[in-house]
Parts: sequence; C-alpha cells; structure tokens
Amino acid sequence: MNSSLSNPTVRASSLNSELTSSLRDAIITGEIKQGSRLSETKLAKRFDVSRGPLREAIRRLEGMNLVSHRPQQGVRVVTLDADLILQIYDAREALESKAVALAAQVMSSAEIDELHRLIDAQTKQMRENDGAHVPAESDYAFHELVIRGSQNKVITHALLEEIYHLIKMFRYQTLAAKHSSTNSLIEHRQIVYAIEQRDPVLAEVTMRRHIVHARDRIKQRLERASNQTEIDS
Amino acid sequence: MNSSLSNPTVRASSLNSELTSSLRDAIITGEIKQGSRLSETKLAKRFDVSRGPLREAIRRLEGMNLVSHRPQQGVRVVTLDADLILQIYDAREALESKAVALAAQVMSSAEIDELHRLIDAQTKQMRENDGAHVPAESDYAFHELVIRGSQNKVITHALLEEIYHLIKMFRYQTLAAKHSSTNSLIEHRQIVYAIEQRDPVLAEVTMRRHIVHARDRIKQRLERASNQTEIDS
DNA sequence: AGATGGAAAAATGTCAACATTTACGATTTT
DNA sequence: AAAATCGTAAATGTTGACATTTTTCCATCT
Repeated sequence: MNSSLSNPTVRASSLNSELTSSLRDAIITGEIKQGSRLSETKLAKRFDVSRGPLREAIRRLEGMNLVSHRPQQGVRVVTLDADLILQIYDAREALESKAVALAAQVMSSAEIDELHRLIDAQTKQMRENDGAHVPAESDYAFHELVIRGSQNKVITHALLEEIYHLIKMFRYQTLAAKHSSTNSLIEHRQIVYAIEQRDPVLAEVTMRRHIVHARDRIKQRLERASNQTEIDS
Repeated sequence: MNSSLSNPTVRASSLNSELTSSLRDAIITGEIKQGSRLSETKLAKRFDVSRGPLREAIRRLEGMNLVSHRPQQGVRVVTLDADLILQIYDAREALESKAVALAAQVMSSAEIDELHRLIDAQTKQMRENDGAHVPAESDYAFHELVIRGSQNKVITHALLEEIYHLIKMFRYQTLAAKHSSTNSLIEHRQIVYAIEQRDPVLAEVTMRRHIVHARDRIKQRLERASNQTEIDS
C-alpha cells in the first residue's frame, strides 16, 4: 500500500508529495475511473493517512486538470470526452511547436546526442518488436527531452505537469495504444535533423505536423467509435 | 482583513477558496514581496484562519507558478527576473495565437459584438485620458474575451489561471505601467477584424505580432534597466 | 403507486494540538 | 577572536476531532 516506508532514516520527504504521485498514477491508469467522485474518507483509509495531506494532494491534482472541484460537493475525476481530447492536442500543438523552436536555438550538443541515442534505441526496439511499433515510454522520453531542451520553465511546466498527464491518461485508457507508429519515428528523425541544423522554423513546422498527424488519427478513431455506438444502439 | 464574514446565512462557499484569491492578489500587487518566504503561521494569524485551509490555498498557488515549494523549507514567492518574463511571453505567444485562431472559427456573433463594445469603450477612454493610453484592466478584458472565445478549456486554463497572473504581477510591480499604448488599441482592432472575417490564419498572425511587440518592448526596457544598474554600480 | 417530507448518516470544511525537522543563537573550545 | 558544537525556539508536516452541509433512505400523505 505505502510505497516507501522501508528506510526510516531516509525520510520520504513528505507524505502529501507521495500521495500526489500515487493519486495521479491511479487516475492516469484508470484505477480510479473517469468521472468518478474522489471520496476523501475512503481514500484516506486506502492510503492509510489522514485527510490533511490527502486534501493537499487533491489540490495539486486540480492544478493538473486531472480533477475538478465543486464546493461542498467534492472532486470528480475529469472525463476525457472527444471534445476535450482534441482541445488537449490543440494546446499541445501550440506549446510544443514553440518549445522545439526554442530548443533548436539553445539545446546543447550533449542534449542533441542524447536525442540521437534515444532514436537509435527506438529503431532497435522497433526491429525487435513487430517491426512497426515503438513503446510509448520511449516516445514520451523523446518529447520530454525536446521540451526540457527549450529551457522555458513556463512551457515545460504546462506541457509536462498538465497536458502530458492528460495525454498519458487518454492513451492508457481510451486508446489501448501502448505503442507509437513507424511514421512517428520517421518524424522524430526529422525533428532532430531540424534541431541539429539550428533551424527553429523548420523544427517548429515539423513538430506541428507531427502533432497534427497524431490529432488527426485520434479524431478519426473517435468519429469511428462514435458511429459504431450509433449503429450498436 | 477578512473580506466576507458579514452575512452568516450566505455562507461564503469556502475559506480556502477565498484565501487563494486573497493570497494571489497579495502576491500580484507585491504586498508580499518577490522571493520572500511565506510563513504559514504568520499568514494564518494575518488572515485569522487555521493552517489547514491556508496550506490548501498555497498548494493552489503552486499550480499557478506564483510560489515554489521546497520540502521542509516552506514556499517562496516566485522571482520575476528578466529571463522568466521573456519565457512567460514566449508561452503566451504560443497559446494565445492558437486561441485566437480557434476563436475566429467558433466565436458567436454576440461575443464579437462584445469585443466591439470593449474597443469602442477603450477608444473613448483613450480620448478622455491623455489621448495615448488605455487602462490595463480594459486590455485584460479584451484578451480574456478572445481567450474564452476559443472555447478551449486547456488553453484557457493555462493562460488565465497561470500565465496571466504572472503577467499582471510583472506589470503591476516591475513595470509601473497601468496602461497600454495606442498601438495596442490599433492591433486590437486588427484582431477583431480578423475574427469577424472568420480568418483564423490572419487572426493568429496578428495576435502573434501583437504579443511579440509587447515582448520586444519589455526586452528593451529590461536591457536598459540592466545597463543602468551597471552604470550605477 | 408515486411523490413529498423529514430524519439519519456520511461527506466536506475547519480547527487545535502533536511530532519532527530546521534554523538561529549562545556557549565553549582551540 | 574565530570556529564549531550544542540547545532552544520556531517552522513545517501530520493527525484526530468538531461543525456544517449534503445526500440518502424511509415513512407518510395524496
């Protein structure tokens, strides 16, 4: 239940911080379902803590857009309907295309080398798998490197502490897609190329297209799923 | 001190919510100085509440990027140095240019009329003042209308609940600029025109230029201020 | 039988006290 | 006199209990 009570000398730096991570992951994986109410008393029992730290963790989740709060009525897990998903990708497109433009200007060569290592590893993983897919974790690692490479705290915070949690939640649950496509890897190579050329405009355009592609694929899936349920009913 | 304890029947919907606003405003206006430590015990006495709701309010301010937390050492108010200010405007450029592109596609004619009313009021205010400036509040109102007009929850949250608080804090303190320029009003008219034409590309480009202009002016001011202090020392 | 009312239970909002850690200052030692 | 160490005080982290509101369930009335 409690993930870190092993070494009493280490002092796991704060309970509410641990709770934030645990709750966040439980929401992302769907262990706590979309739209469901978060009962403070039940969660306090489940994690074996008092309600104080728990409430603080919930307040942080509010800032991550993972739960919404209504006074005197508690908090509910966000519901990822089609509209919201597409809105998330619009926000991501705006922020991450700007991030890569900045990264192309300020990223160190050491960081660019790291990007190469990631892509090489992804190429290898693709061959070892079915030859058409790359693990989602690897995909996240790539994007996180680029985002941090922008050295823009505000953009990095917005993307990694808010938008990406929602994207992971969507991919993990609604989609069962734990992989990204071959096209994705090709586009990643193009992005690294643009960064290497120190060409912010090319980098921005390439990243924007990469994300719009992903958005389009998702939109098609959602529309098909919507039609399907209409037929079913 | 306490802004709403008058009517006991009305029940001011939650103490920690009120605290969030009060603390936020105290930070934005500089009443609580940049870089200073927020003492929970002192603030609890000052607002005459217990530390529970206060801590929750502080957790919310964390999500707004207004304070940063270090375990076992409390929270400090963010410091708006030159780097951070420019990063904020880069993030704003990315998000708000996308917001206006979306707004151009989905805004209702009633909302567009509201934009016109605001601009007309600003024109009037400018004439009644020195003839060259418009109150900052009016400027915020315009941008907020456009942002909400995008109907994108994620972008709206990022801009209005995070980035704009930092911008207001900067304008209120570092800059003593409680006004925006004449150019600004002209650019606002161009933005409304693009929205009216239902031209998302033109709207996006115009908004981007509007924000880049503001960023450039700030950058010049900051560099002059920096040179000035070098001379002084 | 359905709807309306009230009472009980559970949930959120809040507070005061306890525990542990950090920081500051005084004292001691070199 | 300067530096290091120890002790005290204050701050953060956490807990359990109290208050008010909301929800649910049951009984009663139409």
